[in-house]
Amino acid sequence: MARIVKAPEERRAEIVETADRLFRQYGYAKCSVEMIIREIGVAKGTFYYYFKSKPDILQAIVDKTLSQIVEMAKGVADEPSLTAMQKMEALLGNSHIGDDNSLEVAEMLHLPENRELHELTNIQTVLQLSPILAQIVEQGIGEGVFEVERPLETIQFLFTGAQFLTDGDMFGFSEAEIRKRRLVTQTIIEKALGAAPGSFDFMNPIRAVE
Amino acid sequence: MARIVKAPEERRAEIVETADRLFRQYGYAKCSVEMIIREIGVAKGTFYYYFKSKPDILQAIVDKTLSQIVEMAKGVADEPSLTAMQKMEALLGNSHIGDDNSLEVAEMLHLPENRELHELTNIQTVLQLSPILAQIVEQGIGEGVFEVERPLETIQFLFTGAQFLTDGDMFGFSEAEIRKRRLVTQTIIEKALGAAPGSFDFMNPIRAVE
DNA sequence: ACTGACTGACCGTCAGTCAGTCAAGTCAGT
DNA sequence: ACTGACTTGACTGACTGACGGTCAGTCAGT
Repeated sequence: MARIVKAPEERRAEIVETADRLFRQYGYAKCSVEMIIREIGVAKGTFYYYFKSKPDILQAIVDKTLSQIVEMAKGVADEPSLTAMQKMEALLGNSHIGDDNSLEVAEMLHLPENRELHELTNIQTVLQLSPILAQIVEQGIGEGVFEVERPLETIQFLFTGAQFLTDGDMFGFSEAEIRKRRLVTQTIIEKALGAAPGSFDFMNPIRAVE
Repeated sequence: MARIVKAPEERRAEIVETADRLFRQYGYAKCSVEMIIREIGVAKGTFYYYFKSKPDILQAIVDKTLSQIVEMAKGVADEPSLTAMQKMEALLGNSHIGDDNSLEVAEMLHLPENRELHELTNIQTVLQLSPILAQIVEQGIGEGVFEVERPLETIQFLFTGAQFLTDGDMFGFSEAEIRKRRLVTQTIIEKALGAAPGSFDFMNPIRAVE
């Protein structure tokens, strides 16, 4: 095949992006290295020139995705003009439907066939995002809207628990089920953070009657 | 090789037990069907006579392990002489260190190489155990020790969140870390269920000073 | 004679290897 | 400045070993 040489960073990025797309589409296990290189049009060796194994590129994808999310969250957390509650809404609200990938990422990550991607990202998300959220909670304590003793660990617990929302998708639960779960999640968050009931209403845009 | 015929249930159980042991020891992915059958001394075909695929036997192991746990929990939940709090202590307390496998299972399940077993069991545990716990919560509401609106979904959330305790093991967190996490877990459970502070003290046998 | 538990050679696929190719850059000699 | 030998490192693709899975056939018990 015609030999096309590219700048290493460009080639690496090309492989990561293609693998990312195919892993999400077909699932990690069902997507062979062969598929990835055929899609790009490079040889097997090129893949292993840049990545030492298949799990290795999975880790690279997770790192990349996560650093984007973390950066976004840091931007919000460090914004001095916002109150703690406003920051919570910005990060947890369903408002940001428009911004291309933050929602899509969450959705695709939870396709049933993506268990490897799913759990790896979940654990890392909890560990890396929690300190940022905890910082906002500290701010909220100062503002008198929250009351918790151990913000970091509390956030970690809540983050982990919130997975039961998304895990539900994997079993194809009904709309009503999901809505109930979202309401309960809101209630527990409010109780755990010592926030006023209803202060996290932005998580449940249209309150259902029952 | 010498042909040894056994009763189907016996052979099936033999394969499940061996696979269970080897999966826990080496991890699901790193343990080949070849290893399992060599250990037992049967042919490849025997394995596929009883199980239609490798994931299939994984499911069988999860089902077996889970049904043991569920049965135990049901036994406690249906005991008419116990209060709701006593049942909670029986199921969540660290008292049952002696009973051979409930703790060991939990420990081995959380080895890093056992992700497949880990997540499959986690999800199934949450789904199957939650109704039983929820029933106890209902009883507790009647006894005036709990106050929650949606016991089932609340328990599901708490169960999922409690994984952050065990997931911590995978990263080798320190004793102090684990203890902090356990305290926070207790606090959130009490708040979420509307139980009196300290009523779940059995989760943290020796209260640390700080 | 018949059933069904059991065998093991065989297949396709996949992750990973490696000896070698090729393009582009470097630089000494003219 | 130009040329051509030399070096570097991106890239190739045939190959290997191991794996999950199949199936035509064998044998023990009834």
